[in-house]
Amino acid sequence: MIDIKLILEKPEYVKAALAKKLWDFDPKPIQDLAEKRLDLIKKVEANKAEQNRLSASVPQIKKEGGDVAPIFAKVKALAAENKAGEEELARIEAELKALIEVLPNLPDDDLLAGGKENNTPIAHFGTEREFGFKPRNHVELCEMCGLIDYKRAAKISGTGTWIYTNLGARLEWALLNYFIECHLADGYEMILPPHILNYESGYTAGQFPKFQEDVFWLEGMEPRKFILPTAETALVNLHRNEILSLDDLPRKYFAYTPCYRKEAGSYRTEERGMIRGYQFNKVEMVQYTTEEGSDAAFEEMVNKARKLVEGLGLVHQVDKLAAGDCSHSMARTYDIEVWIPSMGIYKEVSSVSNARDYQARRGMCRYKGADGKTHYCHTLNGSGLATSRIFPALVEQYQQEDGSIVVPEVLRKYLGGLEVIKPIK
RNA sequence: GGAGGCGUACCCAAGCGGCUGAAGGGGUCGGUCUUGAAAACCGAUAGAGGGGUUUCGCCCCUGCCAGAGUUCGAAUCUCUGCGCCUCCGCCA
Repeated sequence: MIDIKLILEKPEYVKAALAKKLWDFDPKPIQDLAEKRLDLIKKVEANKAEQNRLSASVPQIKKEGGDVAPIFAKVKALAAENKAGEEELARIEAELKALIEVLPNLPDDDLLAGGKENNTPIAHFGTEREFGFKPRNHVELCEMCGLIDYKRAAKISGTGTWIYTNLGARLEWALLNYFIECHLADGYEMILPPHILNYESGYTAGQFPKFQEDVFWLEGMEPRKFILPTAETALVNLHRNEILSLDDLPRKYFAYTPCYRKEAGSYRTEERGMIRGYQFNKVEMVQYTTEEGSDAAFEEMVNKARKLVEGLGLVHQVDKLAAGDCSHSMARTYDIEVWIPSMGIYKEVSSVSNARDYQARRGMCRYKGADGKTHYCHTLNGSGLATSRIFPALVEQYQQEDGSIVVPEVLRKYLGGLEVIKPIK
């Protein structure tokens, strides 16, 4: 949520910043409502003070044997007036909130305006391998080596799903263990959150009200619940409605969860396999920081995500997203993209973002600063990492001419020392 | 799933219609005493949100889980929701 004070004080700045996110913002309705709100508050509060005074005088008057009937009549009239005023105020505030809560986060000043086409690669790692033979795509490789069973997945579930089988399951689990071990080594606290969350959690994360249709809602639960689309949704709600102390910050968390997404629209043929499905595994990092600490935390998290990919020996790049390509709630996003040889492109395996105080404002997550005042926390999140892209990249980048796959060094200890996964057909 | 109970500050807890922004205890912080510490004693300790303010000191509104209601007046009475606890049923 954008600070309403900022909108009122610097409407032109907010308009320009949101324009970079390709969002056409008109501050006028908000300004008008805010003015109305203030006038009403002054009126209603003066009235209430009067009502309170009169009410409080009742015991004294009774004691003196005076007539309280006129006071009762007067206060009753005032109360009715105040109730109407408060209802009007509630209406205005709800309207105001509705206007503000749908606004995306302001992008950082240094971001380029516009969408995807203006993303800037800022770093590249590794050299794209010359295969010397015709490389296979990951679907073919996974089937050859018996890592993934798409057919039976369709039988027991439907399209957009897959089954990790045998060494595939173990490779997947090895990746997750490798990530977890690295995060623990970096002092992040491990969390296993519930996968079923309430509306407030989606609201705080910034997914609701705008993107309610993008998640899976559970039937038969009241109040309604949805299944998390990313562990971020759970993690950025851990300290909702809390006031943390300065020594609590920064807080560094990570969680492994499957992520459940509707991903509206049909799959392109190039995205067959496990590039995009209804469910994928991800380890997610989240940090809560002070206002001053969030830039450093962002750098740290980008680096961590990068290191994980580097540790696997995969060719990848870092992309600084243009304002319009950053997600709704984020002020800044860097993507780590890994090379997928069969597609000839780089695919996102991690998205590291700084929400600044956008989510904290929605969830009233604050801390007591050195100045003794309460400030909103900054929240940051980043995948560390999503396996559904890493897995294809890994099998494709490490494939041999005969269809076997070399296991990256760092994963071998989780696979009983296995060095090469051989085709079974 | 069924029955009952509870939700007051950092923690425990009193209050059950006006004198309660809220007793008491613990904790924490500061002080006295002490070579130092403990003990004892003294003092401080309701956060938060929203308004106002030529005196920046304060003042007003909201606020006892949340929301609605009854009342001139609600922590206190009523309803709804949420959460927690106990018992029964079911179950990994």
